[in-house]
Amino acid sequence: MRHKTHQRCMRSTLKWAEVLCRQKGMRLTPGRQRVLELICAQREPIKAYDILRRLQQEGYAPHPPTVYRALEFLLTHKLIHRLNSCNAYVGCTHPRDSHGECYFLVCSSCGEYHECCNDRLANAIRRTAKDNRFRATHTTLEIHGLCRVCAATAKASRAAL
Amino acid sequence: MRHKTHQRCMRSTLKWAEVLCRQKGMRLTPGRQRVLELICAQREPIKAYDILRRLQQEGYAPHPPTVYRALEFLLTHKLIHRLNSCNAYVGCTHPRDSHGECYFLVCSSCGEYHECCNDRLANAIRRTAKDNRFRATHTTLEIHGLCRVCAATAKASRAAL
DNA sequence: AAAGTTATGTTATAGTATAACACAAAGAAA
DNA sequence: TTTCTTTGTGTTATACTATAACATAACTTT
Repeated sequence: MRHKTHQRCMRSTLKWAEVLCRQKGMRLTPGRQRVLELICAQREPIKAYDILRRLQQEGYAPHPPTVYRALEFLLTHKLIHRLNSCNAYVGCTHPRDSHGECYFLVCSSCGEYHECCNDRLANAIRRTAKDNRFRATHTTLEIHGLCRVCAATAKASRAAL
Repeated sequence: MRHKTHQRCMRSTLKWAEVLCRQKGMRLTPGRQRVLELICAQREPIKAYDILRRLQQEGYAPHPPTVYRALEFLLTHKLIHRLNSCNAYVGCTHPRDSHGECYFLVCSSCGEYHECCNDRLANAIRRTAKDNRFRATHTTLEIHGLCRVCAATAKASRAAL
């Protein structure tokens, strides 16, 4: 996917976390902040126990509940999202938005994710719910496949045969 | 959700499993068939270890790998689906179909699921992928909320206050 | 400072899934 | 039929994911 704005988005998420917490009187403790940083430093979804291991390498050696609590906090405030199809966590790339649902593209080759929230998807989901008289509260939508870079690479290497 | 056809759908899935396996020269062994039956007997997604426990109650006492192998077999042949947001498995309600993707509604109150594969969703996903030059291979789409029955109940009990 | 609230530390355990190797059964080939 | 091969199952062990429960610490409010 290689979108160059990733670093910038993610720095911005970290800033936003501070602002948001100050606004709402919540505490962005060092632990929570560090977990958010680790998640935001990656273009790929990161797993809870990988976060744990990294923190241990840094000398800060929390137990699983500590990490899961930080994750829960960050999820609650929509600073991160959980990818159910990966058992992994990603930084939100637009945490300031009023936050309807977030949808994701995940590359099976390079592992990068990309948010793809859009009205067409939101509408299709809303109408599907309506057609079934279903009152939707939360949707998991994760599209797996090859990102544009990996798809191009795959195509090129097939052509070379 | 209470759609009365569930029993019928599911008996039909069991029949189809036999036909399909005969056609393709695969073996619907007693273990696989029993797992499929257990899954199809429920309107709710069922978890792997619940299947395990039921089989143990029946005297047939497999270990986890046996159950997971059966699940894998059934998934491969699209006789069942896995709901990633629930870590649970459901019988496919239209296993004969040529099988694009399957999408689901899951009621957080009564637990019932309902397949909601439709063109609007499929198109929205396809176009989203296209817009991102993403080559989609598989999509997880699971809509959580209240089914029509539970939503009506909730509404009625609010009105009663 | 005392009391109340929120966050973290710690231990233990629940829940989900698979690797690896041995054995058995079914189907194909000799 | 016997042998060979493939496919499926049994078994042990273990990896991975997540949370309950209770103790302690830190921050807030009074």
